[in-house]
Amino acid sequence: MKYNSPELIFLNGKKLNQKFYLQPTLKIARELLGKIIVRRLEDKILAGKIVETEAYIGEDDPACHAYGGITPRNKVMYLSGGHAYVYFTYGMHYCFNVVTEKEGFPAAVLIRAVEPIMGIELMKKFRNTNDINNLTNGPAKFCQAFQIDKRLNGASLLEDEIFIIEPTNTETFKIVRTPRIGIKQGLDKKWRFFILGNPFVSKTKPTPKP
DNA sequence: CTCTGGATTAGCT
DNA sequence: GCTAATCCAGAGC
Repeated sequence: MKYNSPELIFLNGKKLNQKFYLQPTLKIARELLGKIIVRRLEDKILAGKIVETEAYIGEDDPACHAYGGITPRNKVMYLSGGHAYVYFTYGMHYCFNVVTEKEGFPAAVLIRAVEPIMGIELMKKFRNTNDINNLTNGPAKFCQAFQIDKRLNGASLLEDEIFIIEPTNTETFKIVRTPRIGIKQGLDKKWRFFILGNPFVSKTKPTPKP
């Protein structure tokens, strides 16, 4: 797809604005479900519907990277809502977050899974698989499929490299709320949201009981 | 400076 | 169920 293709102009016109990203983080985590995240590459467009998110809120949230205060790594979380926070973990994976709330308050929404919509063949190439059900059903898989790495850390979602748009058709779905995945602290907070029944939600083991 | 372990995944048992 | 893969932030010295 070319930069000025009708599809891209259409997509850009529906971009979420900063007002959306300045709302309370839990509201954004819930409302991002069903929205379309768009990644612009050299001459291609990748797009997917967000189906699973998690909220990480403030210096008092023990699972949040900003727990205990600002550092070189987490400083992007302190920017105003509408930036991208991308971090590297486990020696081989990236995870993508949407920074939320006003400048100075560290909070973000982790995109845990999306449903592929556009550029699926390219995603298969980046993920080195032909299994559509295994392309973007996890935070690091999504980053690999969408060519997201630390170069996008701090990028503005109001610009064109990566951004989120309103879906064209309004579908209804049921939202489920559970504790977050893969953390050892903060399990008391039910800050993970996903679309019930969507096949692209990440596969997770049952939540262990305390 | 060194050391530890993580908002994960794939592949094997 | 288990663990290797493998980078870097953060903590401790």
